[in-house]
Amino acid sequence: MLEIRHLRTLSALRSSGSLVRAAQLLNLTQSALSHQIRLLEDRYQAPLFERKSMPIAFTATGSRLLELADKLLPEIELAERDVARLSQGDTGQLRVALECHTCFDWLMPVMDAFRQRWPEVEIDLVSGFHSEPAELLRSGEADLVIGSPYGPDFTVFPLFRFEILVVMAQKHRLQAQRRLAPDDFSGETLITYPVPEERIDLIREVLRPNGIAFERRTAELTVAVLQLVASRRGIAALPNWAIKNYVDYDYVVARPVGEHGLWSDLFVSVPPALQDKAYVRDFVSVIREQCAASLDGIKLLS
Amino acid sequence: MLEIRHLRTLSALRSSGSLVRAAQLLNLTQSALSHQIRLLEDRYQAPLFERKSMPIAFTATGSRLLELADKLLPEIELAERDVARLSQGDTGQLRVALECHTCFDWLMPVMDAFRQRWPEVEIDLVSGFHSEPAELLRSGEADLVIGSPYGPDFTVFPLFRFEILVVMAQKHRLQAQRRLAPDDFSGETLITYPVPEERIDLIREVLRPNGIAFERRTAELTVAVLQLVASRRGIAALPNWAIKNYVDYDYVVARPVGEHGLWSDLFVSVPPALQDKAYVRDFVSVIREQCAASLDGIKLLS
DNA sequence: CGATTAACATGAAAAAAATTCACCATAACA
DNA sequence: TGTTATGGTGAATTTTTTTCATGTTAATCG
Repeated sequence: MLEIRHLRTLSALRSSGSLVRAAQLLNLTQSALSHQIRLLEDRYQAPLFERKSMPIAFTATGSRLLELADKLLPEIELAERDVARLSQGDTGQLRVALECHTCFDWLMPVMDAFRQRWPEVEIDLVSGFHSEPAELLRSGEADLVIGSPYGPDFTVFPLFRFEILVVMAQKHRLQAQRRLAPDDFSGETLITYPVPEERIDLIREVLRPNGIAFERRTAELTVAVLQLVASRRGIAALPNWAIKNYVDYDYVVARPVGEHGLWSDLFVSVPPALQDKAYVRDFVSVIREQCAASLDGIKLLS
Repeated sequence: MLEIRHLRTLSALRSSGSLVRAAQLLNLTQSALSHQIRLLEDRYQAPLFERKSMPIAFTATGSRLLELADKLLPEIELAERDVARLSQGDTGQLRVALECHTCFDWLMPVMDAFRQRWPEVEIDLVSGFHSEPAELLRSGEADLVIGSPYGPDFTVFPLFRFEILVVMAQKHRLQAQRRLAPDDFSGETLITYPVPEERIDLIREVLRPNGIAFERRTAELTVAVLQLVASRRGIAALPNWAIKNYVDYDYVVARPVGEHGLWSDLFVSVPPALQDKAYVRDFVSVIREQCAASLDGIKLLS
C-alpha cells in the first residue's frame, strides 16, 4: 500500500537528486530507500525513475506520484500543525541565540518560513554574541541555541556537519598548496569574528594544539571578513557554504585544512521543558530541510 | 508517524459509526483499530473521538484529521488510478453478469460511480439471467459475474453476506410466527424470479432438504414479486435490503427463516487474466464500499 | 590503465511495527 | 439478570521496514 512515507521519499529523492542524499534527508540508509522504491515499483509494475542520470530523472509514473506528494505533503503538515495547536495551545515564544555568526546567512529565510507556519509563536533573535550562548540558555534569556551541543542539561537536536575552509586572497603565498598543514599558518594574520579563541575551530583544533604563532584581527560581518581577506590583510577560516559565491567569482581562494579537512557539527539545544513542543521540533526540521536544500556540501547529522 | 492507513481508518470510522464496523470495512479486527487509534491519540496527546456515543462523536482533533482525510483520500485514489492507467494501458471492457435479480438495486449506482472513475473502461451489463452465468464467463460473453463463487477456475473476490427474509402480506397466517420453520411453508405458493430451482436459496437449503411441497409462481421484477405478495398470491424470499422500504411502510411483513436465519454470500468471479487489472479490483472495492454504506444489515466478507 | 570512489542493488538478519488472539470490562437491553 | 454488543488491553504473532554486509557498475584520477 502506498503510504505517506513513500511520498516523502519521492519528494526527498527529487530535491536531493540521489538515493544517498535522500536517505540522509530522511534519516534512513540508502538501502532502506532502495527497498522502498523497489516495492513501489513492484506494486505499480513500472520504474519510478532513471537511476543512471544525475540528478535522477523521473518517469511518467514517478512524476504522477510526485505530483500527488506535492499536493498531499503540505496539507499534511498544515493539519499536523493545527492538531498540535489544538492540544498544546498555540501561544509560544522562541528566542534564538546563535553561536556562530555565519549562521545568519541561512537563519533569516528559515525564520521567515517558520513565521509563516507558526504565526502565533513569537520567534526572535537574541543578540547574544558577546556573552556565552549556554549562559543565555541557563539564565532563561534564550529558549534555543544553535551551535555546539549543550547536553545533557539541555535537549540536543542534530543539524548538520560542514567543512571549514581557509580563504585567502588571489595569488596568496599559500595558494599553491592543495591542502594546508598547521605549519603553513605560522606568522599569518587570522581574520575572525570577535569571539573568544576557544570558539574558533581552527585555533582550537589546529593552531593551539600545534603551538603555531599567528596574528589575529576581528570583523563583525562575513562580508567585512572577506573584504579584509581579499585586500590581503590576512586569511580567514569560514564555512564552505558562506564563501561559495565569493570563491565561484574568484574574489578569494579557498583551501581545505589537513588530510581530511576541518569539519564542524551544528546542533540545536533547548531546555527539556521545550523538547516536546511541536513548534520546536518543526523549527529543527525547517532548518534541516532548508539547509540541506540550499547549502552546498553539508551532511545532515544522525 | 501519521500514515494514509490512519486516515482511511478515521474515514471508515465516521462512515460506519463504530470500531467494529469500521474494522469490517477495512478487513481488520476491531482490536487492530483500537491499537491504531490509541497510537494516534498518544502521538497527538488528545482523544480523537467520544466512544460512549452511538455513532461515535469526533473531537476537534479528530475532525481536523478527518478533514485532512477528506482532502487526501480522493487525491490518492485518483493518482493511483492514473498510475494504473499509465502502466496497464487504459482501455478495457467489463461485461458484468448478474446471478441474482435483486442485485440490480445496488448495481446501478455502483456502475455510475465506476464510469466516473474509469471513463475509458467500457462497463456493461450482460443480460444473462436466462443462461447460467458461469457459462457466460467460460464462453467469454461476460468478464465478471456477481453471485456465487466460481473458483478455482476463476478468481474470486468476496463481497458480502446478507440475510434472506420471507415476505408475506399483512395478516398472513404465518405472521404470528417470529421465525419460520420448514414445515410452515407446506402448501404455500412461492413467488420467485424465473430461474432454476437450485438457484433459489430457500428451495435449495430449506424446502427440498425437508421434502416440503409448495407451489411456485414467477415474476421478473422485484416490485412485481412484492406486488403479488401484497395481493396475497403467495410469499417470497428476498434479501433484507431489497425489501426494507416495503416493510418499513407496512406494505408487506418480513420474517427470518430458521434458528439463525437464511444467509447468502455474494462474490465476484473473474477470469484469471483479469485478476490483476486495477479497474477490476477497483470495481470490487466500489461495490464493497457502496453496499456497506447503503445496504442495511449486510456483513462484508473476509 | 589500474586504483579509487561513489552510487545503487540485493539477500539475510535484525528491528520495529502492525495485527491478531484471547480475554476483560462496560453498557444497553430484553 | 442473563445476553449481546461495544470497546480496551497485554502478549503473541505476523508482517513490514530497516539495517548490515556485500556485490556490481560507472565514473574519476593520478
